[in-house]
Amino acid sequence: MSQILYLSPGKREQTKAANRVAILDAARAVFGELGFEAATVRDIIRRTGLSVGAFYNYYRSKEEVFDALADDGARRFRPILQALSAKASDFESYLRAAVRAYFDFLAGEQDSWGVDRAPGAPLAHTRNTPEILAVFEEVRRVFADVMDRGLAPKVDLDYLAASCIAVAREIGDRMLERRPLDVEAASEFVVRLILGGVTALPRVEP
Amino acid sequence: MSQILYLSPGKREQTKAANRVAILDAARAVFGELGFEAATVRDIIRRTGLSVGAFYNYYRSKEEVFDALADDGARRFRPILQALSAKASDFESYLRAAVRAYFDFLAGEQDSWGVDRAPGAPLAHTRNTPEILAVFEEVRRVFADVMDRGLAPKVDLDYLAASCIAVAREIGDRMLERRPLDVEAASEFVVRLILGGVTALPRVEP
Amino acid sequence: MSQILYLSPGKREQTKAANRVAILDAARAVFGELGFEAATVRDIIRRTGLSVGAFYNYYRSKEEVFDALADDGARRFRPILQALSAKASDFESYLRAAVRAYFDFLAGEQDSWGVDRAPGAPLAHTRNTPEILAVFEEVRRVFADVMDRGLAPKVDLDYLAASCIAVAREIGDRMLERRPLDVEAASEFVVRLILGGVTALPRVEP
Amino acid sequence: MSQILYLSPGKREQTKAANRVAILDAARAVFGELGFEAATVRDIIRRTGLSVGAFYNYYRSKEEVFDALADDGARRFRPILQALSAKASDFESYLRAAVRAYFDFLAGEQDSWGVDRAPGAPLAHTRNTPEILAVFEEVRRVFADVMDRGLAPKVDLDYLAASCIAVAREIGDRMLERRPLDVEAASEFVVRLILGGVTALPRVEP
DNA sequence: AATGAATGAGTGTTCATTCAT
DNA sequence: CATGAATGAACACTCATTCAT
Repeated sequence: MSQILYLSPGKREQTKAANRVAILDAARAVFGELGFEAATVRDIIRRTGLSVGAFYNYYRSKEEVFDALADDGARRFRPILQALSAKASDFESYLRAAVRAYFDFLAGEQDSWGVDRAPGAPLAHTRNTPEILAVFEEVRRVFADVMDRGLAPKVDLDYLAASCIAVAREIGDRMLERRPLDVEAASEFVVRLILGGVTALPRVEP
Repeated sequence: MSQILYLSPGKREQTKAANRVAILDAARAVFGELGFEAATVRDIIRRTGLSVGAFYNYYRSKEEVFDALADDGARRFRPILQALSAKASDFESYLRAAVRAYFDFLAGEQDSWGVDRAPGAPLAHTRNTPEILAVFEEVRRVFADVMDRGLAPKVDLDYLAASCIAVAREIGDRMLERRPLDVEAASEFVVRLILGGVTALPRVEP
Repeated sequence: MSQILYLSPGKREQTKAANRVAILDAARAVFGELGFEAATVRDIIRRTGLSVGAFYNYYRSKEEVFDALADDGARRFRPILQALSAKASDFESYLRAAVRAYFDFLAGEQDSWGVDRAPGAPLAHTRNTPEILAVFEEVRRVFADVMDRGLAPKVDLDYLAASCIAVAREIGDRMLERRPLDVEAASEFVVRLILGGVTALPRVEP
Repeated sequence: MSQILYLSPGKREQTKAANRVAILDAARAVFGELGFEAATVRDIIRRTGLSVGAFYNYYRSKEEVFDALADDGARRFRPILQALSAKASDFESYLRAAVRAYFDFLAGEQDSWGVDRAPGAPLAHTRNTPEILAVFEEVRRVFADVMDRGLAPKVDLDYLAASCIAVAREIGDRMLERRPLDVEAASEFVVRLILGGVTALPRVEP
């Protein structure tokens, strides 16, 4: 006489969650390959086997998935970075840990969604998955904090942070394209480049 | 009743060439502001005073102007870079000259077409002018050549080239956003960072 | 864990009837504010707290509720009108009673569901509640009957009925927009206009 | 050497004008049959043989054709009405002339675009072509003016104007549906009804 | 019965490209 | 060659309706 509502932990909730993730994954791939403008909602849902309508059951617009992607990335990477920042005693160890964490994150991502961006694609009129953007934002923040705490020489903070991020991003991308995948070598490269560079940089007023 | 478009038989060729250039300039500006996808052919021709039809007399498609832009950029920058490469006796002087040339190029471009890309644009759905892409391609090539000629230590060439380009690109962008524009400071930053970094990099087998 | 929706076996039928009415009431409001096309099934059920699915348990389509609304209106108004018609001894008294009844009905409806149709709506894309339409149909029928029974001069019956209905409808609408609401004045206006007009109308062969 | 522009009075301009009108006519018919909401841009262009794109070459939106229709109607009817109003010496002659003009206008319109609204159509969820609305607006204005000049008794102006318009509209519609078309009879009916009615109406303070 | 996610045809609108003039 | 109207595939998004739970 009760329980006519099928509110049970049920398959319903499960498929809902699964679909949400499926759309997010598909969007990640499509935005990564095509960029925001060129990607179409149909491109995204085609990969999920769902219908156009279903897309709009989960996200209110193309823009919203894009943003959700950024949130997702930030949410997953932020804790890792913050833990690192908390226990860092000097610049080198922080940098090494952070780069390593980022590259591991990247390698992990790659496994979870097959990057099949056609190699000869028209020069990727964009890169910058929102997810990656969010991660960078996070890195920049923590990085600024480390400098503030005096764990690194006083150089042009903005330029340095931007450079680190640019290098990590670029080398990260290339690392993913090399076989076998060598996270260790890639992060060592980045860390040494930055560390060596920082010592040579012009100092600025504190 | 007269409607003289072609002032004299001789001017005909001139007009043609001028239109080609006009379209290219307009396209540069529009792609820069809006990105490839969001830019429309009408946006481009509106700035030239020509008609849609005329556009297709000069270029077969929107994609073709985009590519032409890349070619144009490369064509203009390549000689400069090659001259540099030819007279470079060591890595440092080459790097300094190249970075400086690139930054000057950037500063020059900025003047020639008003950068009014809305600063708070929704997460850079734009980016990557074909011209800039071409310049990078060029830098990479010359850079590899310099390494080949033994003017720089044997490190991971690909990673290093990619890193230099990434840093130059990133710092270049930020340089353009700072007031006053300080090309000297920006290039000094990049050069020292790279140079210092290179000495710290792990050597590899030739 | 209990989730009691049907408090007792007996209430079941009551709930069903109540839902039917709830949907009808919501539909009346929504169609009134938005018009048939612009109104969505979701707009309707949102006001009832029911689910989309429930809607289709009670009515087979959006169109069906619309029609049901008309039936409902007619069903409620018909007895009133017929009683009037039965005891009418002359045209004037019938007309006065009918108009008055209609305006009272209108005034009553207005109270029962808040008329918040935006006053400056873009040229009344709305209009014609099915209910009102049905009422008119009813009036026309009785009206023809009255004429048949010789209680009014032989004029162009169709034109006259149509005119009366048009005037009543129009003045009824305007009456509702005036403050204070003056049902008496409005019906007096209509009755006198029609009565005065009828005497001046050209007679036709029976 | 000149005149390469094909600017001649040319077929170009002609077809453009013709298309504009064709779209307007099609829109008139479609909006009349379906109402604004239910009518689709595709319904409209289907009747013209043009393409969807062409529609948007002539009007910026569905809403814009709708408005254009109103403008068109007003533009054509206003002069007629104003001339009438200028030479009217008393209420009766003005009313007769105006009603007659409106009915003639209606009859003329009917010829120019075949009214094939399916007889059993779902109760025309709207009526009110924008064109008709505009004409009414005009009538109302002139009407108020006539009253102001003391050519008619001081009765409830708003109610009276609204009633006249409602009757004219309703009888106009029905007139169009009768065979043979009898404009004379229809306008006589309206004029006498109103005139007779006015004398019976309650007077108001001036 | 009740629920609400899934479906997909359909909507208004844009835009690269073609083509008659 | 220039012109700009015509074309129609495509897009983001909506919504009536169905159906598994």
